[in-house]
Amino acid sequence: MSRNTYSTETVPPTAPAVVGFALGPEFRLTKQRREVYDSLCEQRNHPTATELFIRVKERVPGISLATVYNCLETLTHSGLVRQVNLDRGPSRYCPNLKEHGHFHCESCSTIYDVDLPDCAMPLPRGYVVSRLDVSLRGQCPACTKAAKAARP
Amino acid sequence: MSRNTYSTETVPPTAPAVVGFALGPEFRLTKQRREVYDSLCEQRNHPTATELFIRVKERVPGISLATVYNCLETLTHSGLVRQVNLDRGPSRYCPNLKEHGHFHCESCSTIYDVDLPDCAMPLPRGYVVSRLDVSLRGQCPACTKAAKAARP
DNA sequence: GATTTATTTAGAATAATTCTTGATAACCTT
DNA sequence: AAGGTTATCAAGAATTATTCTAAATAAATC
Repeated sequence: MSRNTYSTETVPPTAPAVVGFALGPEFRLTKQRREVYDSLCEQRNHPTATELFIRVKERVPGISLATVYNCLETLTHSGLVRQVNLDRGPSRYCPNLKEHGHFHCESCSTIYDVDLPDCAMPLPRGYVVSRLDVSLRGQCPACTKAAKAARP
Repeated sequence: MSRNTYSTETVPPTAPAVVGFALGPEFRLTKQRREVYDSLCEQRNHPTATELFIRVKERVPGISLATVYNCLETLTHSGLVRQVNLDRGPSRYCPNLKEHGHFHCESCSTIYDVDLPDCAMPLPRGYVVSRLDVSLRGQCPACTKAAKAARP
């Protein structure tokens, strides 16, 4: 994996050491929230709520899917987690707090975090931007290579 | 409205004069498809399928919502229309074929077409991009101004 | 004009997410 | 540490956007 993408393994660390502080005084750091957050940080492959639910259940057997949704909403609101929406698919979640975009491979469905160019949007005066979402679709290097090999 | 946004009125013309050709040989130019497309071009405010449905029904009273969905899918596949997905909201549709992004005002919910910067994504070698989606959220000039006026 | 094939319609089905309600757990006060 | 307050959780129902299904219709082809 080269310069500008972060693989599942190498995503830069994102979480403040003590999540309790980052959650803010308005939110409580519960076991469920911590486990959802921890599982999300372990996986790093942009799981859906349901995928996370399955994973978290191993540690917190009684947890419900609705709770996973709630936790993710809380984490998103407190800024620890980013919700990633690609087309009409189910929301995916990403603990990488660095500003970045997403590349979605149409062949293998992997989602890669990618750097953004450091140029600004050419917006006319008066627009105040609170969030930027950049997503790309296409073929990742591995799939491009595989496709080439398949048909000479 | 200034340089880099297209208002509801001033969106640059996008449709080939004869939609029939553009639809391609694999698709038939039916009354429903034409009316859906025409209504979409008239509105220009990124309507949802349901919003379009209501509008098209005035001209084609018997049309069904499923048909509007079908038509939009066909139009999207043939490249005449772009499906715009912002967060988890219902899909919206856009006949502006020029490459552009979308600015979504959190106050008035208007969606503006915006220019993209002409710098390239800093992708590592091997990524093949077939589509780019850029969306911004924030406050549009009108709402920013109104907010300022409201509280001194 | 008959035949084939795509499209439309209406309604059922699906999938992701949100809502509701009562139970539980965390926090705060004393 | 007990009691009170408020946030959170769990389970299942409800909602919303969208897709699917099957029969009817319309377009294109022969």
